[in-house]
Amino acid sequence: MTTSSRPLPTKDRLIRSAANLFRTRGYHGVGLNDLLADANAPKGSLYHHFPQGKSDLALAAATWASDEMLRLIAASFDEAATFRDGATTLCFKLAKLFDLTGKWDTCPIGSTLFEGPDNEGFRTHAMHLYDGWIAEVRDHADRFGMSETDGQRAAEHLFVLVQGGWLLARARRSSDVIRELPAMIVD
Amino acid sequence: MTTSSRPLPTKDRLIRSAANLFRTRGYHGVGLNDLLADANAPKGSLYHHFPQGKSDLALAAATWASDEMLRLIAASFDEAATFRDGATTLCFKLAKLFDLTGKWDTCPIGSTLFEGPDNEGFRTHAMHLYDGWIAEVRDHADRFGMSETDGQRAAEHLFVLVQGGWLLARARRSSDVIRELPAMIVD
DNA sequence: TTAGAACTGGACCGATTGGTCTATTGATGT
DNA sequence: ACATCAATAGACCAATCGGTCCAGTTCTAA
Repeated sequence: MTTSSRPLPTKDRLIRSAANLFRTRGYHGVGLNDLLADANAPKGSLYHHFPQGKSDLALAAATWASDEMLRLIAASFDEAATFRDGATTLCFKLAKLFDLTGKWDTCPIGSTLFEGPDNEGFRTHAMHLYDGWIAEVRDHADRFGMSETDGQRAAEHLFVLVQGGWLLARARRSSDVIRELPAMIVD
Repeated sequence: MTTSSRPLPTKDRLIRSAANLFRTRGYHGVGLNDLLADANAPKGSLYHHFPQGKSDLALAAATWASDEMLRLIAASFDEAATFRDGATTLCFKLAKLFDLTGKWDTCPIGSTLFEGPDNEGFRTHAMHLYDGWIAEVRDHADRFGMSETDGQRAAEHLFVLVQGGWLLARARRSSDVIRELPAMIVD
């Protein structure tokens, strides 16, 4: 088991295990057997809760992981005095998360949906989730009085930095890259 | 066959096919059968040229793809008047490449080595290849008279932007994101 | 208490996986 | 012409893949 305190219902345990495993080994890298063993669930339960099987579960796992990210964004910007403060806090929180997850995991959306089957649904779902992140950041930019286009641009910029920085951190096996990301933000 | 004009020797056809297929479906997403059909080669040839099989071929494919990227970087910066010019040219070349490869392919290093087996060799190889890209850009920065630390920072910054921007472009299915990357560079 | 739905458990399936092995072909130097 | 070795061709293999199916068990509402 990856984390999963026991009293969680089976469906949630499946989602969490899927998100965690896909994040480290990618959609095709995780077999149903590994997944079920990790979630401590039998095969019947999987196909009861997710009739379409693995692909169905992957969508749910990606959505769940995305919601976690939205919460992280909100937590970072809610207490911030300026946009830059919020962005900096987010980067530090992500750096800490990076260290926790073994310095090798990747963005759960990308590993789950981008490497998945040639499914058109996967691709559009990924786009919606990412746009959700950007929209969340943009809303906070609005709150700080930025113009609509400036806010959108700042949000996309932060997204690009975080994704690219995370990848470099993974290659270097060090979260320092992520912590230095705020210095790259244009004012 | 993905591209591959015929007269190419079998070994090179295998490498090209592997790089192309891994780039779109990831290491685990490509079976040997698909791969061999794409390269138009029998199984015996694969294990003759790459005794360790799939993993061996993956390393070779990643290296080949990385060399292509190094050439792209060199072509962009060689004729440039300033560092920013070189970076801008690189982004435009990448945007064109993005459109060519069907707006869905990803960084061949990442898809091949990051999603691969839990092999330590894969990870360090990925790091070396990425550092090669950054070193190449840093050398050009030196050429433009930037200090060593400034050059390193600028190179890493460009790497982060390109990787993050490529991901967003993939989600949006549009190369525009990549073309607008140069505006994010700090002076 | 009991009927019925929700859920679990796991045996089982055909297809495909990465990999092995041997027979054969092609090229090259003598 | 022959010997040698690199390369090709593909039959074959155990293991694993994602998925199906149904007999049990547990939960819930009447």
